[in-house]
Amino acid sequence: MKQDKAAQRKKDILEASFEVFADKGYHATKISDIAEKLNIGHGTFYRYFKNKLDIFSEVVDQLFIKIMDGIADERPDIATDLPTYREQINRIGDKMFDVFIRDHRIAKILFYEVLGVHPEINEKFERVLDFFDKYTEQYFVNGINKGFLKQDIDTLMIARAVNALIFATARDGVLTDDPEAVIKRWKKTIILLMLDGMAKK
Amino acid sequence: MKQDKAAQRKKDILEASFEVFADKGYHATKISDIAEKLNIGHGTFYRYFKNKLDIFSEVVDQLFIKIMDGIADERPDIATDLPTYREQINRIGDKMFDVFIRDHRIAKILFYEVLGVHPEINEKFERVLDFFDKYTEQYFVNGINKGFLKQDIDTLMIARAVNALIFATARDGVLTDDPEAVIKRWKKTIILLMLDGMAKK
Amino acid sequence: MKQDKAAQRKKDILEASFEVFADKGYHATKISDIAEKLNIGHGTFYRYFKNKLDIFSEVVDQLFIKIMDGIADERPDIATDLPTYREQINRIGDKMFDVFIRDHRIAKILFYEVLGVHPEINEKFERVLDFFDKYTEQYFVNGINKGFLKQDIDTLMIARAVNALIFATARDGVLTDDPEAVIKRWKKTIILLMLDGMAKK
Amino acid sequence: MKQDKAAQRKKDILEASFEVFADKGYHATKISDIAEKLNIGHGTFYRYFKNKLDIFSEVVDQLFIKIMDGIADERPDIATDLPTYREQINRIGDKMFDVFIRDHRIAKILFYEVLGVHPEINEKFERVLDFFDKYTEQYFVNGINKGFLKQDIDTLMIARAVNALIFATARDGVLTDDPEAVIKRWKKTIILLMLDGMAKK
DNA sequence: GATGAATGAGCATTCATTCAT
DNA sequence: CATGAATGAATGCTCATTCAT
Repeated sequence: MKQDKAAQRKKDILEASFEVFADKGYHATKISDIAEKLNIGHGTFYRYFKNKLDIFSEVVDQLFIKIMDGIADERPDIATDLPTYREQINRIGDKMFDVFIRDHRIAKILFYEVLGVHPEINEKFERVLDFFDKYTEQYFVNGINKGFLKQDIDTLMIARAVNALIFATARDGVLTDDPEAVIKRWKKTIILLMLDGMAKK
Repeated sequence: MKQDKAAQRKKDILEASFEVFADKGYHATKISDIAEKLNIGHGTFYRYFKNKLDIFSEVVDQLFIKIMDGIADERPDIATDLPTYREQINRIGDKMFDVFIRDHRIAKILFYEVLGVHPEINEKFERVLDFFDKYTEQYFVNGINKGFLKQDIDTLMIARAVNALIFATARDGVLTDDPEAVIKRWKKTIILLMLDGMAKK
Repeated sequence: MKQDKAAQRKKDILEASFEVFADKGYHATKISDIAEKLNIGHGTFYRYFKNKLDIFSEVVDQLFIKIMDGIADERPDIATDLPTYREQINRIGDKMFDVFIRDHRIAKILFYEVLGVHPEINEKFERVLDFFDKYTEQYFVNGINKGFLKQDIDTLMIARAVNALIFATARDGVLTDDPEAVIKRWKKTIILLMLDGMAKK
Repeated sequence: MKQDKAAQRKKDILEASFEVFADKGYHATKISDIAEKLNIGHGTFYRYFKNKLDIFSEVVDQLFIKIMDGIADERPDIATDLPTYREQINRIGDKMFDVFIRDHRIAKILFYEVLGVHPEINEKFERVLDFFDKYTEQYFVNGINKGFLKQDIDTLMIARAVNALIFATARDGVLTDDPEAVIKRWKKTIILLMLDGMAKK
């Protein structure tokens, strides 16, 4: 019970911090801003987090978890031919972009605040990118195995490229007034590049 | 003459700031760090720049200029068929990545420091991206006009996508020990995606 | 019974505080350090002591009591001639230094922490010194009465001087690796000064 | 010129700190207290001293210098017989006690504040005591050489003992309303102990 | 123009103490 | 009685900016 309450409060602080960091950015955020948002003493903050960097680090962790949750139930190896593959790509796109569109704060922090705060956070960011790269790569490995993708492609690089495009999409979707439309164009473009290329046959 | 000297000093401060911002990041950079690097009084700084944000803004401007200079002599409309187009893409890639690789500070500031400092800088960043998008788009428009690219492609989106890939490449090239090799893989990947796609014919 | 338990807990807190104050000093000691040492809640502390200064004050009291206990069974008026007096001085020295050597924390607090914390504590320190002075004085009064010390000595000043030497000895004995040896030298020196002086006859 | 002014200001801050530390003690002294005393911004303080401990350390240095200055022109080897030796001891006593009596702050800091602030300061204190011990020892070495002190005395221990008595005197002189009288009694006592002892011949 | 001494707003963090449970 | 979560006063320190020289 006690523990639940403490866990809840930690969660609350995390959530409030998420909000404030997204709104003001790391450096402009004061611990007292976070405390005020919750109507708690700012000393209370320090019962749950070691310091400002500590909570930012946890906020970033949460952020990564939220993104991953968005694609968690998709398996890289289920597509068996090009048409089902196309569908799966579409589906993943929808899920992922949904995460960013539904909560703009995620993209705000991810693209505008995470880098440059502290080397440790930068490293964490790189590690997550690596993880994404490897995850995405599985889809291409599967495509090769199933025989509907070219045999000689550089799967890791392709994965990185595709992830770069996905993040660019998310970034863009957040900035616009009509994210649905923007994302639709991006998805079409990404799939075009991935599967067919622009060259006239 | 007098004016030249003042202009030179402003340039010196700009260059030193570029160095320090790349090294320490915006928030960790002190005006006195910049002044010390030049062996001038830090009060002098304020005779040439309004404040810290002002100079960072100018540093970012310089940074964009340097990048654009790297591709300045390439014209979007000279390729006449797919083979010369391929060559041109390769050439642009070499030039641009060369900018980032030769001066790591550019990528350091661009990818790690620019965003999150101030809304005004963020906007500037967006504007430059837009400019790049439009510039890159010309190559695809040309490809369509010359008939070696598909007619119905969304040129602006493709441009954005390709730029996203270029920046990802630059980012990656800066982090690695063997940028040449990394860039080679990226270039191959980008061209594969752009022209041919991964789908087996 | 209940009362015994409470008294015991108070004693425990006192003992733990003694330990921590000696180890870290007054200002560096946190109430929570003391509580942790006893595995009790730090709120509990306040059921037994008014505040931090209060317990330090009591610790200092304990400290004085411990010192006095060390010499408690020695009576100032038993020596009847110079040889037995010499023996008594030796005995007192042994007893007192034993207190400091056996428990370094006593000297640590007494010489390094007591002064400068609070005027009230300083005063207490002075009062105890006064008490010691008067106690020591009795030995000289006795020596005069018994006729083996000079008649015209300033007994109180001599007492203060001797106490100063005793404390210097204790201080020194705690800092050294071989307290036995150090104390032996001090004792010889003190007795030389007290009884014979350095002047060649 | 510039340098003189800066040196002067540093001196001023040092002097003001000396005052405040003596008055309030180390922990109760705020940097802003010092700054206010001089009507300067508290940021200015940090142009001249690294931090609070830094200035306290320098204050303590000054304090030691002041004490040593008080006895600087006395040479340990000039006494040639017991009467001139007696005179010299008297003279040194007068000089040293004068230092403490004229400026109570010296004794206040030395006896009430120096210890327990920081291990580094404690060590400095010990080093100075050692220096004093060795200095004082020279007087006894001289006395032996000249033949008016006993040959077999433990000069270092005697020196320590005498210094302990000197400090006790200083301590006492500061606390009293009539320091002249107190010091007179102490001096008489110290000389009695040093030269003749209390034992009736 | 150049300088750098002076300034003080601004903020993270600590910890003794309280009090609801 | 015991607890420990909550509190916020209190303070050291930094650094962008100003301005007298």
